[in-house]
Amino acid sequence: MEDGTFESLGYCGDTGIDDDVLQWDQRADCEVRQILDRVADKWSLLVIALLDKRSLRFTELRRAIDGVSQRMLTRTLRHLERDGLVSRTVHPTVPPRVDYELTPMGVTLHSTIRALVVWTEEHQNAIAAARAAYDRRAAAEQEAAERDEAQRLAVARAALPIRS
Amino acid sequence: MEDGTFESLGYCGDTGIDDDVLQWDQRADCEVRQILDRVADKWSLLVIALLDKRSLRFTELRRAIDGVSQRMLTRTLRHLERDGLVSRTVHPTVPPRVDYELTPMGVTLHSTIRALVVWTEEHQNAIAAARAAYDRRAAAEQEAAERDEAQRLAVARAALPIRS
DNA sequence: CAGTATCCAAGCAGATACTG
DNA sequence: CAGTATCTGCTTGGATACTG
Repeated sequence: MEDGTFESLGYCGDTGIDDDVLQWDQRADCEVRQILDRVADKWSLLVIALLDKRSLRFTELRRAIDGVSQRMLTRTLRHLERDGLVSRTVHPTVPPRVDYELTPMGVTLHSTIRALVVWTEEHQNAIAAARAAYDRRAAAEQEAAERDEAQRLAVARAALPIRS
Repeated sequence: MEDGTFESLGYCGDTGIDDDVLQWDQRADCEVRQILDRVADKWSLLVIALLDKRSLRFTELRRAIDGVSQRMLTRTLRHLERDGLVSRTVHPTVPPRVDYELTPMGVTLHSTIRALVVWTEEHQNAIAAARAAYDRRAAAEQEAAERDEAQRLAVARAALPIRS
Protein backbone atom coordinates (compact mmCIF):
# COMPACT_ATOMS: atom_id res chain seq x y z
CA MET A 1 0.00 0.00 0.00
CA GLU A 2 1.40 3.31 -1.10
CA ASP A 3 0.87 6.07 1.39
CA GLY A 4 2.26 9.39 2.47
CA THR A 5 0.51 11.71 4.93
CA PHE A 6 2.02 9.95 7.89
CA GLU A 7 5.49 11.38 8.06
CA SER A 8 4.77 14.48 6.05
CA LEU A 9 4.11 16.91 8.85
CA GLY A 10 7.40 18.71 8.49
CA TYR A 11 8.27 20.83 11.46
CA CYS A 12 5.58 20.63 14.06
CA GLY A 13 5.86 20.26 17.78
CA ASP A 14 6.47 23.13 20.12
CA THR A 15 9.00 25.60 18.88
CA GLY A 16 10.41 27.46 21.80
CA ILE A 17 10.89 30.61 19.80
CA ASP A 18 7.61 32.43 19.10
CA ASP A 19 9.78 35.41 18.31
CA ASP A 20 8.00 37.55 15.84
CA VAL A 21 5.05 37.40 13.60
CA LEU A 22 5.09 33.68 13.24
CA GLN A 23 2.97 32.74 16.19
CA TRP A 24 0.04 31.04 14.51
CA ASP A 25 1.96 30.57 11.34
CA GLN A 26 4.22 27.99 12.80
CA ARG A 27 1.94 26.61 15.47
CA ALA A 28 -1.50 26.52 13.96
CA ASP A 29 -0.38 26.20 10.42
CA CYS A 30 1.27 22.87 10.85
CA GLU A 31 -2.16 21.54 11.76
CA VAL A 32 -4.02 23.67 9.28
CA ARG A 33 -1.70 22.58 6.53
CA GLN A 34 -2.86 19.00 6.66
CA ILE A 35 -6.50 19.94 6.59
CA LEU A 36 -5.92 22.39 3.81
CA ASP A 37 -3.99 19.83 1.87
CA ARG A 38 -6.92 17.51 2.27
CA VAL A 39 -9.46 20.15 1.37
CA ALA A 40 -7.51 21.53 -1.50
CA ASP A 41 -6.52 18.48 -3.39
CA LYS A 42 -8.03 18.03 -6.76
CA TRP A 43 -10.80 15.60 -5.87
CA SER A 44 -11.62 15.89 -2.18
CA LEU A 45 -13.60 19.03 -2.69
CA LEU A 46 -15.69 17.45 -5.42
CA VAL A 47 -16.33 14.37 -3.35
CA ILE A 48 -17.39 16.39 -0.33
CA ALA A 49 -19.67 18.54 -2.43
CA LEU A 50 -21.26 15.51 -4.05
CA LEU A 51 -21.73 13.65 -0.80
CA ASP A 52 -23.28 16.66 0.86
CA LYS A 53 -26.46 16.07 -1.09
CA ARG A 54 -26.78 12.34 -0.50
CA SER A 55 -24.71 9.25 0.15
CA LEU A 56 -23.25 7.67 -2.94
CA ARG A 57 -21.68 4.43 -4.05
CA PHE A 58 -18.18 4.15 -5.36
CA THR A 59 -19.23 3.90 -8.97
CA GLU A 60 -21.72 6.71 -8.69
CA LEU A 61 -18.94 8.97 -7.50
CA ARG A 62 -16.68 7.69 -10.23
CA ARG A 63 -19.22 8.51 -12.88
CA ALA A 64 -20.19 11.84 -11.35
CA ILE A 65 -16.66 13.13 -11.16
CA ASP A 66 -15.68 12.23 -14.68
CA GLY A 67 -11.95 12.87 -14.88
CA VAL A 68 -11.01 10.79 -11.86
CA SER A 69 -9.19 7.49 -12.03
CA GLN A 70 -10.35 4.75 -9.71
CA ARG A 71 -6.97 4.87 -8.05
CA MET A 72 -7.30 8.53 -7.21
CA LEU A 73 -10.90 8.18 -6.12
CA THR A 74 -9.96 5.35 -3.81
CA ARG A 75 -7.08 7.33 -2.35
CA THR A 76 -9.22 10.39 -1.87
CA LEU A 77 -11.96 8.44 -0.15
CA ARG A 78 -9.47 6.66 2.11
CA HIS A 79 -7.95 9.95 3.16
CA LEU A 80 -11.32 11.51 3.86
CA GLU A 81 -12.32 8.42 5.76
CA ARG A 82 -9.15 8.48 7.80
CA ASP A 83 -9.75 12.09 8.73
CA GLY A 84 -13.25 11.23 9.86
CA LEU A 85 -14.90 13.35 7.22
CA VAL A 86 -16.51 10.55 5.26
CA SER A 87 -17.88 7.23 6.43
CA ARG A 88 -17.69 4.03 4.45
CA THR A 89 -20.32 1.32 4.75
CA VAL A 90 -19.83 -2.07 3.18
CA HIS A 91 -22.97 -4.09 2.51
CA PRO A 92 -21.99 -7.75 2.44
CA THR A 93 -24.04 -8.58 -0.62
CA VAL A 94 -23.08 -10.07 -3.95
CA PRO A 95 -22.07 -8.08 -5.85
CA PRO A 96 -20.61 -5.95 -3.04
CA ARG A 97 -22.04 -2.51 -2.40
CA VAL A 98 -20.21 0.28 -0.61
CA ASP A 99 -21.81 3.53 0.40
CA TYR A 100 -19.99 6.69 1.23
CA GLU A 101 -21.50 9.56 3.14
CA LEU A 102 -20.40 12.68 4.93
CA THR A 103 -19.98 12.41 8.66
CA PRO A 104 -21.38 15.24 10.80
CA MET A 105 -17.89 16.69 10.89
CA GLY A 106 -17.71 16.43 7.12
CA VAL A 107 -20.92 18.43 6.87
CA THR A 108 -19.55 21.22 9.03
CA LEU A 109 -16.41 21.30 6.93
CA HIS A 110 -18.48 21.63 3.83
CA SER A 111 -20.34 24.62 5.15
CA THR A 112 -17.03 26.21 6.10
CA ILE A 113 -15.67 25.61 2.66
CA ARG A 114 -18.73 27.33 1.25
CA ALA A 115 -17.40 30.59 2.66
CA LEU A 116 -14.34 30.22 0.47
CA VAL A 117 -16.47 29.32 -2.50
CA VAL A 118 -18.60 32.40 -1.95
CA TRP A 119 -15.49 34.54 -1.64
CA THR A 120 -14.22 33.12 -4.89
CA GLU A 121 -17.45 33.73 -6.69
CA GLU A 122 -17.50 37.29 -5.47
CA HIS A 123 -13.93 37.95 -6.52
CA GLN A 124 -13.42 35.86 -9.59
CA ASN A 125 -13.96 38.82 -11.87
CA ALA A 126 -11.46 40.91 -9.96
CA ILE A 127 -8.99 38.07 -10.08
CA ALA A 128 -9.46 37.50 -13.77
CA ALA A 129 -8.93 41.23 -14.32
CA ALA A 130 -5.80 41.23 -12.18
CA ARG A 131 -4.42 38.31 -14.12
CA ALA A 132 -5.17 39.89 -17.45
CA ALA A 133 -3.50 43.11 -16.33
CA TYR A 134 -0.47 41.24 -15.03
CA ASP A 135 -0.12 39.24 -18.20
CA ARG A 136 -0.45 42.39 -20.28
CA ARG A 137 2.31 44.07 -18.30
CA ALA A 138 4.49 40.99 -18.55
CA ALA A 139 3.98 40.78 -22.30
CA ALA A 140 4.82 44.44 -22.69
CA GLU A 141 8.04 44.07 -20.71
CA GLN A 142 8.95 41.00 -22.69
CA GLU A 143 8.50 42.88 -25.93
CA ALA A 144 10.46 45.87 -24.67
CA ALA A 145 13.31 43.58 -23.66
CA GLU A 146 13.34 42.04 -27.11
CA ARG A 147 13.45 45.45 -28.78
CA ASP A 148 16.37 46.43 -26.56
CA GLU A 149 18.16 43.24 -27.42
CA ALA A 150 17.70 43.83 -31.15
CA GLN A 151 19.01 47.37 -30.70
CA ARG A 152 22.13 46.21 -28.90
CA LEU A 153 22.74 43.59 -31.54
CA ALA A 154 22.37 46.06 -34.38
CA VAL A 155 24.74 48.49 -32.72
CA ALA A 156 27.30 45.79 -32.08
CA ARG A 157 27.13 44.61 -35.66
CA ALA A 158 27.53 48.12 -37.01
CA ALA A 159 30.61 48.63 -34.84
CA LEU A 160 32.34 45.56 -36.25
CA PRO A 161 34.37 45.50 -39.48
CA ILE A 162 32.43 43.87 -42.32
CA ARG A 163 33.84 40.40 -42.48
CA SER A 164 33.75 39.27 -46.11
CA MET B 1 10.52 31.20 -17.41
CA GLU B 2 8.93 28.09 -16.09
CA ASP B 3 5.26 28.47 -15.53
CA GLY B 4 2.09 26.43 -15.33
CA THR B 5 -1.28 27.81 -14.18
CA PHE B 6 -2.16 28.98 -17.65
CA GLU B 7 -3.31 25.85 -19.39
CA SER B 8 -4.10 23.93 -16.25
CA LEU B 9 -7.79 24.71 -15.99
CA GLY B 10 -8.95 21.33 -17.22
CA TYR B 11 -12.56 21.35 -18.31
CA CYS B 12 -14.13 24.72 -17.82
CA GLY B 13 -16.49 26.57 -20.08
CA ASP B 14 -20.22 25.98 -20.11
CA THR B 15 -21.21 22.37 -20.02
CA GLY B 16 -24.65 22.03 -21.49
CA ILE B 17 -25.53 19.18 -19.19
CA ASP B 18 -26.29 20.30 -15.62
CA ASP B 19 -27.86 16.87 -15.22
CA ASP B 20 -27.62 15.86 -11.65
CA VAL B 21 -25.91 16.95 -8.55
CA LEU B 22 -23.01 18.51 -10.32
CA GLN B 23 -24.37 21.98 -10.83
CA TRP B 24 -21.94 24.04 -8.83
CA ASP B 25 -19.43 21.27 -8.75
CA GLN B 26 -18.62 21.60 -12.39
CA ARG B 27 -19.41 25.24 -12.91
CA ALA B 28 -18.20 26.99 -9.80
CA ASP B 29 -15.49 24.52 -9.00
CA CYS B 30 -13.47 25.13 -12.09
CA GLU B 31 -13.06 28.71 -10.90
CA VAL B 32 -12.80 27.77 -7.25
CA ARG B 33 -10.13 25.23 -8.04
CA GLN B 34 -7.64 27.83 -9.13
CA ILE B 35 -8.17 29.96 -6.07
CA LEU B 36 -8.00 26.97 -3.82
CA ASP B 37 -4.86 25.79 -5.51
CA ARG B 38 -3.40 29.20 -4.85
CA VAL B 39 -4.63 29.33 -1.28
CA ALA B 40 -3.66 25.82 -0.49
CA ASP B 41 -0.18 25.57 -1.78
CA LYS B 42 2.56 25.11 0.71
CA TRP B 43 3.72 28.70 1.00
CA SER B 44 0.96 31.05 -0.12
CA LEU B 45 -0.90 30.71 3.12
CA LEU B 46 2.20 31.56 5.14
CA VAL B 47 2.96 34.54 2.97
CA ILE B 48 -0.57 35.90 3.23
CA ALA B 49 -0.59 35.43 6.97
CA LEU B 50 2.75 37.16 7.37
CA LEU B 51 1.83 40.06 5.11
CA ASP B 52 -1.45 40.57 6.89
CA LYS B 53 0.41 42.13 9.78
CA ARG B 54 2.67 44.44 7.80
CA SER B 55 4.39 44.76 4.46
CA LEU B 56 7.65 42.89 4.19
CA ARG B 57 10.70 42.75 1.99
CA PHE B 58 11.75 39.71 0.07
CA THR B 59 14.46 38.72 2.49
CA GLU B 60 12.29 39.32 5.52
CA LEU B 61 9.79 36.87 4.13
CA ARG B 62 12.57 34.46 3.26
CA ARG B 63 13.88 34.52 6.79
CA ALA B 64 10.45 34.44 8.39
CA ILE B 65 9.33 31.38 6.50
CA ASP B 66 12.44 29.35 7.11
CA GLY B 67 11.98 26.26 4.96
CA VAL B 68 11.33 28.08 1.73
CA SER B 69 13.80 28.24 -1.15
CA GLN B 70 14.14 31.57 -2.91
CA ARG B 71 12.84 29.93 -6.03
CA MET B 72 9.63 28.88 -4.34
CA LEU B 73 9.21 32.18 -2.58
CA THR B 74 9.59 34.03 -5.83
CA ARG B 75 7.09 31.79 -7.56
CA THR B 76 4.62 32.10 -4.74
CA LEU B 77 4.88 35.87 -4.70
CA ARG B 78 4.53 36.10 -8.48
CA HIS B 79 1.41 33.99 -8.39
CA LEU B 80 -0.11 36.01 -5.60
CA GLU B 81 0.78 39.18 -7.42
CA ARG B 82 -0.74 37.93 -10.64
CA ASP B 83 -3.96 37.12 -8.86
CA GLY B 84 -4.05 40.60 -7.41
CA LEU B 85 -3.70 39.42 -3.84
CA VAL B 86 -0.30 40.91 -3.17
CA SER B 87 1.29 44.06 -4.50
CA ARG B 88 4.96 44.41 -5.27
CA THR B 89 6.74 47.75 -4.96
CA VAL B 90 10.26 48.22 -6.25
CA HIS B 91 12.24 51.06 -4.75
CA PRO B 92 14.88 52.10 -7.27
CA THR B 93 17.67 52.37 -4.72
CA VAL B 94 21.04 50.70 -4.48
CA PRO B 95 20.91 48.04 -3.23
CA PRO B 96 17.40 47.45 -4.56
CA ARG B 97 14.53 47.16 -2.13
CA VAL B 98 11.23 45.44 -2.88
CA ASP B 99 8.24 45.55 -0.61
CA TYR B 100 5.35 43.17 -0.67
CA GLU B 101 2.00 43.86 0.88
CA LEU B 102 -1.50 42.51 0.80
CA THR B 103 -3.92 44.24 -1.50
CA PRO B 104 -7.41 44.98 -0.16
CA MET B 105 -8.58 41.83 -1.90
CA GLY B 106 -5.77 39.91 -0.26
CA VAL B 107 -6.96 41.12 3.10
CA THR B 108 -10.50 39.92 2.50
CA LEU B 109 -9.15 36.57 1.40
CA HIS B 110 -7.18 36.30 4.57
CA SER B 111 -10.22 36.90 6.72
CA THR B 112 -12.10 34.27 4.76
CA ILE B 113 -9.30 31.82 5.24
CA ARG B 114 -9.48 32.45 8.95
CA ALA B 115 -12.83 30.67 8.98
CA LEU B 116 -11.09 27.56 7.78
CA VAL B 117 -8.33 28.00 10.30
CA VAL B 118 -10.89 28.33 13.05
CA TRP B 119 -12.70 25.23 11.85
CA THR B 120 -9.44 23.35 11.86
CA GLU B 121 -8.54 24.46 15.34
CA GLU B 122 -11.96 23.43 16.57
CA HIS B 123 -11.78 20.02 14.95
CA GLN B 124 -8.15 19.08 15.06
CA ASN B 125 -8.66 16.90 18.08
CA ALA B 126 -11.54 15.08 16.45
CA ILE B 127 -9.46 14.61 13.33
CA ALA B 128 -6.47 13.33 15.24
CA ALA B 129 -8.75 10.91 17.05
CA ALA B 130 -10.32 9.76 13.79
CA ARG B 131 -6.89 9.17 12.31
CA ALA B 132 -5.70 7.26 15.32
CA ALA B 133 -8.81 5.10 15.23
CA TYR B 134 -8.44 4.49 11.52
CA ASP B 135 -4.79 3.56 11.85
CA ARG B 136 -5.57 1.25 14.72
CA ARG B 137 -8.23 -0.52 12.68
CA ALA B 138 -5.90 -0.73 9.70
CA ALA B 139 -3.11 -2.16 11.82
CA ALA B 140 -5.49 -4.71 13.32
CA GLU B 141 -6.67 -5.82 9.89
CA GLN B 142 -3.12 -6.03 8.69
CA GLU B 143 -2.19 -8.24 11.59
CA ALA B 144 -5.26 -10.43 11.14
CA ALA B 145 -4.39 -10.87 7.49
CA GLU B 146 -0.89 -11.93 8.42
CA ARG B 147 -2.17 -14.45 10.94
CA ASP B 148 -4.47 -15.88 8.28
CA GLU B 149 -1.63 -16.11 5.86
CA ALA B 150 0.53 -17.91 8.40
CA GLN B 151 -2.35 -20.28 9.06
CA ARG B 152 -2.82 -21.09 5.41
CA LEU B 153 0.88 -21.64 5.01
CA ALA B 154 1.09 -23.95 7.98
CA VAL B 155 -1.85 -25.98 6.73
CA ALA B 156 -0.37 -26.22 3.27
CA ARG B 157 2.95 -27.35 4.67
CA ALA B 158 1.35 -29.97 6.86
CA ALA B 159 -0.55 -31.34 3.88
CA LEU B 160 2.63 -31.83 1.89
CA PRO B 161 4.93 -34.82 2.23
CA ILE B 162 8.02 -34.00 4.28
CA ARG B 163 10.68 -33.34 1.72
CA SER B 164 14.12 -34.59 2.86
C1' DC C 1 19.43 42.70 -2.36
C1' DA C 2 16.37 40.43 -5.21
C1' DG C 3 16.04 37.87 -8.17
C1' DT C 4 16.74 34.39 -12.91
C1' DA C 5 18.47 30.05 -15.04
C1' DT C 6 19.59 25.29 -14.96
C1' DC C 7 19.85 20.76 -13.28
C1' DC C 8 18.14 16.89 -10.89
C1' DA C 9 15.57 13.84 -7.54
C1' DA C 10 11.34 12.50 -5.42
C1' DG C 11 6.52 12.11 -5.34
C1' DC C 12 2.09 12.40 -7.63
C1' DA C 13 -1.06 10.79 -10.74
C1' DG C 14 -2.70 8.01 -14.97
C1' DA C 15 -3.09 3.58 -17.50
C1' DT C 16 -3.35 -1.12 -17.20
C1' DA C 17 -3.97 -5.66 -15.36
C1' DC C 18 -5.59 -8.53 -11.85
C1' DT C 19 -8.82 -10.16 -7.50
C1' DG C 20 -12.52 -11.30 -3.67
C1' DC D 1 -18.83 -4.08 -8.01
C1' DA D 2 -15.13 -2.24 -5.63
C1' DG D 3 -11.24 -2.33 -5.19
C1' DT D 4 -5.45 -3.57 -5.11
C1' DA D 5 -0.88 -3.91 -7.49
C1' DT D 6 2.53 -2.33 -10.62
C1' DC D 7 4.84 0.29 -14.00
C1' DT D 8 5.84 4.76 -15.74
C1' DG D 9 5.81 9.63 -17.26
C1' DC D 10 5.47 14.13 -15.73
C1' DT D 11 5.19 17.73 -12.61
C1' DT D 12 6.97 19.86 -8.42
C1' DG D 13 10.31 21.56 -5.67
C1' DG D 14 15.10 21.85 -3.78
C1' DA D 15 20.16 22.95 -4.60
C1' DT D 16 23.30 25.50 -6.98
C1' DA D 17 25.30 29.06 -9.76
C1' DC D 18 24.96 33.34 -11.94
C1' DT D 19 23.20 38.64 -12.72
C1' DG D 20 21.41 43.69 -12.61
